[in-house]
Amino acid sequence: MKKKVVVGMSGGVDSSVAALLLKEQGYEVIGATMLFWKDPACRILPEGACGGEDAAEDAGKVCQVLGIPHYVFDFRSVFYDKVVSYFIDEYLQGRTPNPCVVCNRHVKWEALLQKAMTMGADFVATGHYARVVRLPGGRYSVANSVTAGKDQTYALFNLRQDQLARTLMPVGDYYKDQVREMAAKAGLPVAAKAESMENCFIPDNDYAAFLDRQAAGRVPGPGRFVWKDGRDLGEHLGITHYTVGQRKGLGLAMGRPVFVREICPETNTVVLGEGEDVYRKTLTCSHLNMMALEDLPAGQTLACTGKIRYAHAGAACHVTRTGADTVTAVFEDRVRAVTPGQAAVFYDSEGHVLFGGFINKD
RNA sequence: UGGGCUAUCGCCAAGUGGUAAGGCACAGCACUUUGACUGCUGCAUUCGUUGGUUCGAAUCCAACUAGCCCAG
Repeated sequence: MKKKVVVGMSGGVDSSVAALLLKEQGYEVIGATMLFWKDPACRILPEGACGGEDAAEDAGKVCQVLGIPHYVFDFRSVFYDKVVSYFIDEYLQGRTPNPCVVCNRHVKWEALLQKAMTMGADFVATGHYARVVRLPGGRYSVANSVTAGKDQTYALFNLRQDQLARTLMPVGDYYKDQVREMAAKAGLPVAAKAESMENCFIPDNDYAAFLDRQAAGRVPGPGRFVWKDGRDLGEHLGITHYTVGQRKGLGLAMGRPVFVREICPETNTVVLGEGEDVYRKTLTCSHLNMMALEDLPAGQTLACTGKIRYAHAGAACHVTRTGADTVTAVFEDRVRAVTPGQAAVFYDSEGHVLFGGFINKD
C-alpha cells in the first residue's frame, strides 16, 4: 500500500516541487495549505507571503496540475496563540523573537502533523532545503543540504524526535535551479515565483507599528537612549523599535555609527555603544531542544559549531551544561550581536544539528 | 545695548578669491523563511540677510540679524 504524505504547500516553488517529487516517488500525496494570518488592516500580501489567501489559491492550482487533492487548514487561531502572542510577548520583554522557529515547532509540525495523522497520513513534508537524517544511534537530526546556497536547518532546530520521524523534505537533495526547472517542466504555474521573504504576518515589515496595533496599551512608550557609560543621549521611540546590534533607525547623529548594545526593559532604556562593543565571546541559552545529541550531561563540555542567527555562518565554540535547562557557549572568536530571544543552534562537524536553545539575557 | 567671537545640508564639519569634501542621520534598492548586520545609490545651483569690491567670492569689505563669551 502506498504511503500517504501531507505536503505543506505555501504556494511557492519549493513546496510545489516537493509535492511533485513525492508523487513521482510513489507516495499518495495530499496538498495542504495552512492559513496563518489575515490582517484586515492590510489586505495586500506580498508575493510569496505564506499563510495568506492567495497562497491557498496558488497551491490549489498546483495541486490541480499534479492531480492531487488540496486542503486548506485554518490554523489562524493556533498561529495566533503559539506564534503571534509569543512574538508580542518577547518584544515587550525587550527580546527579539524568531517566529519561524516557533511556527515550525508548534504549527507546521504540530497542528499540521496532527491533522495529517487524523487523515491517516504517514508523513508530513515541506519544501525546505534540508535533509532529515537518521543517525546510527537511532536519533533524528537535520542537516543542511549540500546543494543549498543557504541554510534552513537553523529554523528547524526546535523540532522533536517524533516530529522528525514523520518528516520528509524531498527538495533537500536538489539545487534551487533544478527545482525551478522541474517546476517548469511539470507545468507548475509557480515556477517563476519570487522567493518569499521577511515575516509572513507583517507584510509591510513595520514591526513596531504591528505591535502597537496588536498589543495596544501594553507597548512601553518612549524612553532614554543611554551611552554605555551611562550618559544620556536622548529619547527613543520605545524598546519595541530596537534590537541588539542595530545601527539604522536610531535617529541619532553621533558623527559615527553607533549600535544598540543592550535593551533594558526594567528601565525602558536602550544602551548604545561602538561597533566593537557589540561583540561577545559567551552566551547562555535555555529552552533547549536536543536533536542529534541525546543529552549533554551537567558539567560536560562539547566542542562544536554555533550559530546565533539565521544568516550566521557559524563559529567554533565549546558548550557546557550549566543547569537543568541551560547551556553556556564560549566562542573561540567573539561573535557579533548576541541577541536575547534569538535561537542558538549547535552543529557537529558533519553539519547535523546537535541541539539548540533560545539565547538568554545575562 | 561697551569689547570680542561665531554664523556652510536635519546634526557635526572641511573649505581662507576660482566656481560647495567627508561623517552621522534620512530615503530607495540589493541581501534575507525572524529581527539585525552588510553592500550600493540618492541627499546644499548653495554657504544668516542685504549691499559692495572683483573677470570671478562661502571665502575680501560694510551694514544688519542671531547665538556665545568677557566686561562695567
